[in-house]
Amino acid sequence: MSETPNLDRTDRRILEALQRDARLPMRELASIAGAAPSTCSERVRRLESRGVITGFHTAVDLGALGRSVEAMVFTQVRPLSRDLIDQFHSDALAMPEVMAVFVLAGGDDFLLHVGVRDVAALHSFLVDNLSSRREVVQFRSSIVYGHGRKEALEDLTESSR
Amino acid sequence: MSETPNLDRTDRRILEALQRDARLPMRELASIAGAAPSTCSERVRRLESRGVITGFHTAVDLGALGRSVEAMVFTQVRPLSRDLIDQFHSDALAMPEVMAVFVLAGGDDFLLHVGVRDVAALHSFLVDNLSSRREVVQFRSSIVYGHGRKEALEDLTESSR
DNA sequence: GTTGAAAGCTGTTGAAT
DNA sequence: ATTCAACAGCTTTCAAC
Repeated sequence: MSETPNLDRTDRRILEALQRDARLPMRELASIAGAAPSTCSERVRRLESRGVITGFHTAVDLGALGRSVEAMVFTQVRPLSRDLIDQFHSDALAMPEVMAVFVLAGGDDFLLHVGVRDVAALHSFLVDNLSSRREVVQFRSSIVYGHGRKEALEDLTESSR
Repeated sequence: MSETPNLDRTDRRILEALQRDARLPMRELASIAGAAPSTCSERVRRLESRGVITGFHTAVDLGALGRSVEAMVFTQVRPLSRDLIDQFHSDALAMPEVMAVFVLAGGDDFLLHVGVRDVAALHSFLVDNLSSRREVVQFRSSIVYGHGRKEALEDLTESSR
């Protein structure tokens, strides 16, 4: 969204802290960022309006949501037109089992991150929702045994070093 | 974490709303969930202590963090021992470019979700951080052209239907 | 752009149901 | 376990630098 965000040290500290805890009180955030609470409040609001901060989300345990089995489904669709890609993208994301969709270049066309109740539900999903679609030429699924997500992404911009 | 979370309608409404906006005021959350603000407050706290809510996070635009290029890197490591898997998992997650790590079954062993400045940086990462490692037998990378994440994951438990 | 103090609002606490 | 009302604490506003 933003081309030259030009984040300064304060912004980067705010973003790092807020990625770890979106509900961090302004007072604490201020002491971490090294600024006054009112300044932080203003900074956060500007980061939102600039499109740097895109949202505040709550992470939920997948097991608690009846999604103990996770899998990555690599999918090829044909013909590879813009319309078909967009259509499949939104269709896939609308499926209850699909948690995220990635459009890839080379090899497979899509990567679907799915979360389901058990292996039987995964099989049902593959057979009923993917095999049945005419545009789906091929797919292959891998069970996810574990995953790790970085708590806070650092700014890799040169100027920030 | 929790085996029988047994989420009721109120819990599910709270989780859905909070996944979309972790900073939703208790008053609004209460009206959405159909309960008193104090009840919501208690519910949220219990969901946290039960391990259903695992965190509150802020989403940041990848371009703003100097990560305009995203890629999925499928990696095979050998020998496939528990120790080596755990080691590579934590090593990979410690790399600045790596945003998430998935341990897969079948085909490839790992899937690395990376975010870098440009294609040159991706190449550097592959050559310097992966090729150079002795345990890495093979890898293949796909540029991510786009992605979509579900705003709120619904509960797929039978009893919740 | 930043700060400090006042104002307004929000979240939580406790007694009662 | 939930609710209402009062409190305490916070965030935000605004004038000043």
